Amino acid sequence: MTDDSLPPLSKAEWIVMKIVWQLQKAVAREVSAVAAEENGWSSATVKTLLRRLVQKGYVHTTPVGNGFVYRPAQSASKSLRTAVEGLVGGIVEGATAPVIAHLVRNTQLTSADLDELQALIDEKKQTLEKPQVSTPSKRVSPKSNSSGKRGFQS
Amino acid sequence: MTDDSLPPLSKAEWIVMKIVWQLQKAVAREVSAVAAEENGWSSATVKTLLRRLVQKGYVHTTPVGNGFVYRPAQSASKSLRTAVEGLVGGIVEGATAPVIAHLVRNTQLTSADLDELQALIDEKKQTLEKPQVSTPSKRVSPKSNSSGKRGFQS
DNA sequence: TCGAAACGGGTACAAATGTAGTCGATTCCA
DNA sequence: TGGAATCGACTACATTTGTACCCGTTTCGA
Repeated sequence: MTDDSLPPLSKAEWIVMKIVWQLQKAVAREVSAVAAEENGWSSATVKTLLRRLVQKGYVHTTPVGNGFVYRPAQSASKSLRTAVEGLVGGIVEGATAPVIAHLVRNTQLTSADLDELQALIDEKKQTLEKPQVSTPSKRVSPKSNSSGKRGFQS
Repeated sequence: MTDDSLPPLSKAEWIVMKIVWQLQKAVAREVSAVAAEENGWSSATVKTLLRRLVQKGYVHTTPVGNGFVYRPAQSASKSLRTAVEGLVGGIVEGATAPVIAHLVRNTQLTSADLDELQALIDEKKQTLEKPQVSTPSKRVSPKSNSSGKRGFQS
């Protein structure tokens, strides 16, 4: 848990991180090349970002030759999770499900991934079955509810 | 496509939006109260954010009495989806699955949601069993990747 | 009816972020 | 071995974001 509460990534930093995660291990020029191609950034820009990333603890360097080899110091999925959590956190209930669906639909998943998801869903379903069951449970329409955790609204 | 490509939300704006989504409909003072409680923001700050949100098209106002009633002009899930997509897009494969799992685990889902997810997963599994022939799906190479997120489904 | 309180809008300004030039040191190739 | 190419650090500056004051207007209590 050392590398857990890293400072948040800015947008540009996130983009560079994606490249680093992609390459897993690269010298500045390589990262630069990708960034230049995809974003039209000058190598100076990328180097600044890379430096900030190192400062923030997202990227680890190993000296080699004149410069460094850069590699991610935190996994993509962990960072992604944190970032997504930040977005989702405290959001109105019901908004997250469609996003999950969207992600499932548009992500390339292995069958192992799918199996795990399935297991998770089964688990969830069982949890759902025991709470109060009396209501006809018409699916709520997107707007009708708004009580949430914050009740004060007339 | 009217309300689709709205400019991205900054962090503070996102926080205020969450409140607006939560309340669904509120005057400035109400939003302010929540924001003050949760973030310690002055009402002036919230008002600025609210105004920028209106400008960006995320919030719709209706004049009432001295001021306005604010309400979301775009759904939480749509905005969320866009935001999450921005994060995930182009990220190294394999990083998204754990995030999806995490979301499923930590989100309150209705059984309808779970059913839908299940269906999606089944569908996916079938797709996996008969891969389409035209896409060699080379291992990611640093550059030249840009096929995009358009994961086509049947 | 008058003035205090509240409201929203404009304005202001500091901090963070995005973007990049420059420079001395190092490395590599001819 | 000398010079071109790189490298990372430092610096610079425009833009965006975060944060809030002030002010004219509306509302409401006395």
